[in-house]
Parts: sequence; structure tokens; C-alpha cells
Amino acid sequence: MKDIFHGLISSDSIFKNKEVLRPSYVPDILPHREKQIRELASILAPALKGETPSNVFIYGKTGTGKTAVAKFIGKKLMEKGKELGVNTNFVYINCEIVDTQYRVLQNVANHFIKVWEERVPFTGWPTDEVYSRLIQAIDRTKGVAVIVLDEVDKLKGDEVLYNLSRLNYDLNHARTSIIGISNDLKFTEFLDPRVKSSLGQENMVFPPYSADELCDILGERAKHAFKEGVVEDNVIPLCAALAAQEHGDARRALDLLRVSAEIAERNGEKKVTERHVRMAENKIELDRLKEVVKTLPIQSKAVLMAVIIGEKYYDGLTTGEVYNIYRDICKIGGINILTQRRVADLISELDMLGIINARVVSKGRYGRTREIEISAPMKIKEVLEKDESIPDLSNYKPPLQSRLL
DNA sequence: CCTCCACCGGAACTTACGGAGT
DNA sequence: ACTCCGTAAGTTCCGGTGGAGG
Repeated sequence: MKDIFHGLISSDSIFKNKEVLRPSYVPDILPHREKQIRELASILAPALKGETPSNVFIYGKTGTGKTAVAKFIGKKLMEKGKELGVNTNFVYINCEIVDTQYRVLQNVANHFIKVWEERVPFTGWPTDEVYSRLIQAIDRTKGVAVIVLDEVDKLKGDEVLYNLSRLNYDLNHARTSIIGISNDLKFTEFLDPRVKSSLGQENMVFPPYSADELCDILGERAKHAFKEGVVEDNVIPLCAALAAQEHGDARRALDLLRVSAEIAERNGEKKVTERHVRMAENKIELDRLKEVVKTLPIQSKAVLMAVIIGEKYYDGLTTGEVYNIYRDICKIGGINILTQRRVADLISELDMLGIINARVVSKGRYGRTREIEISAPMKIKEVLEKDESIPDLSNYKPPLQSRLL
């Protein structure tokens, strides 16, 4: 027992630097994004000459390098600014985490206010007070500020955008540029026209990566992440091909590669092979499933549990049968009972999430209903049984029906 | 060909709740 | 502290329907 960690730590790892494979890592080289980098740079360049740069909107699906390019540019801009003696600031905000008007303004403002000065508190100030502090703070820099709003569609209300977009009108000595990043192409359609025109001065679309491009990206990262010769030749093309099937998501490709290598390492193997990639594919899918199930609302969990139980007792499980079992589960667990109409919707939602398969079939005289199937019932059952909101059902038997098996 | 089951699925309505304004 | 929206979740009501069995 003394050495339980031996072989887990000291085993000569196949990784050189695993961090490189994490999605948050910003590499020095971004293959196949040279065009976008140049374009964004040319939009922001006037800033270094003391002119006002345009605001930019960046679209693109997940894992197309939007965030990486934005952060990369930010880094380069800071470097160039220092070189030219221009005061440049780069603020990155993820609107999925910082999602209200007040907190965005607070975050941006505090970026410009030194730690020892009076910072904007988490709560308490009127919003316009925060705004005027922000103006003061930015103006004082007499330089250029680039503010990146990642996942900007997650923002609650478009007033922040309006306020930020008119920053330049209120500034006397400094200049700002807002970069909005979104994976929803239709996002601006629902925006206030004033915001739309001032923020959408420039638009950029990041296309998905092709399999070949993903190969280059993975290859580039693998050079830094792994030791020499531990990854077999066909591994990277396979990861790239699998990710390209989805929608050219680089994040997914990197995850595949990383998880494959982790599996190989844990098995104490010296090389990452195609087999590990297949295992990784399964593991990622299963992890996703487990995560989705875990974060489901209680009602959906109860419905899902009913499906798992019903699937064992009935052949061609129908909505009505699921509903009966669901009602019993709710009674046992003291959960609110919803109407069948609502439960039918929950079943559709579970179907959308890919946890179950529900298709409408007609059984003639015996009505028209959904036939419900479930993938990986045992794994999902495991997750649900650990859930304290779902009661213990080990002694439960579904109601007897004529077509009970 | 007609009937009629057991649901589907649209629509309008009711709570419930959180943020914004005052 | 209070009111006033906007949104999400859920309910009520109901017309619609594919096809086995008569």
C-alpha cells in the first residue's frame, strides 16, 4: 500500500505537456486561421495609430477557433502596443458566466481600476454610476481598449450592448472597440437596430474546419503535447475525421485525442493507437450522456426512470404505460404529478437530447402512440439511482396490464 | 369502407419567478 | 419596498389521425 501512486506518477508518461490539448489553451500557431487573423488585425490596426477601430461581430460554430483567434489577437495587440508606446488594453469577458448588464460593466470597469483604488463592488451601485466610473477609468488610460464579449448571445437583455456601443461618444481621450462573439448566426436579427448598426460595423464568419485542416491543427498541438513517436500515424487522421463528421469542431477533435492518450496511459501502454481512439469515442459519448442525465430537472428524471423500468416489463413501451409508472414513482417519492400532456412533451425533450428514442406509431384499433426505446439503460439507471431526488424503486412493480410480458 | 382507440400536438391560459425600474 | 414586465413551466381544452378490426 505504500506505493499506490507508484506507476501512476513515475511511469514515464507519454505526455510531454498535456495542457496543450486543453480547449482553453491558446497556441502560438493557429493553422488555417491566418486569413481571419489578418482580417481582424487590419480592423483593429487603426487603434495603434490613435484612430477609432470598428466594432466587430464574429460568428462561427463551436470549436471553429473564434475564442482562440480573439485571444491571440489580444496578445499580439498588447505586445505591439508596448513596442509603439501606445497604451493598449484587452478585456475578455465570457458572457455565459458574466451574464447581466451590471456584472459586465463591473467587470470591464474593474479591469481599468487599479487594485488599490476604489473598485466597483459586486452589488449596490446604480448601473449608471458604474457606467460613468467606467468612462472615467478608460478615458484616463488615454489609449485603446478592446473589449471581447464571448458567447454574447447568452447575455440577458441588449442594453449592455447599447451602452457599450456608445462608449466612444462619451470618451474624450481614449478609444474602444467591441468584439462580439456568437455561435448563433441569427443572433443580430433580434437585436435593437441601433445596437445592430453600431456593433455590426464589421462581420466575420468562421467556417468549420475540414478533416484535413483538423489534421494540421492536431498535428501542431501533438508536437508539443506528446513525446516523440508515441502517437501512431493513423490516430490523428482518425480523430480529425470523426470530429469533421460532426461539424468540424476542433474542440471535439482535441478532446478525442487527449482522452485517447489518457486511456492509453492509464492502461500502461507506450503508444496511442486507433483502438484507443475508438474507446475514447465511446467514453466521451457516455460521459456526455451521464452529464446530461445528471443535470436533468427532477420531472424529466422521474420520466426517464419510468422509461427504464417500463422498458424491462413491456414490449414496445407506450406513452400511456410510461405515464402510469411515472405516476407511481411520483407518489412513492413525493414528487408533483404532472399531466400526461406535459409528460408527453418531456418524452419528446428526452428524445431530442438523444437519451431515448420515441417514434409515433399507430396500433390501429389500439390507438396511436409513441413507442419508446432507450439506449444504454443500465448506465443511465446507475446515475439515477445515485440521485437522491429519485426514490428507491427496487421493490416496485409496474401495474399489471393485459399485454404484460 | 367505416369505426374508433389512445394517444398526438396546437393554442390559449395560468402560475411562478427573477430582473429592472421607481 | 413595491410594482411591472418578460420568460419558463405547466395546465386545460380540444381537434386530429393511422390503421387493425369489424
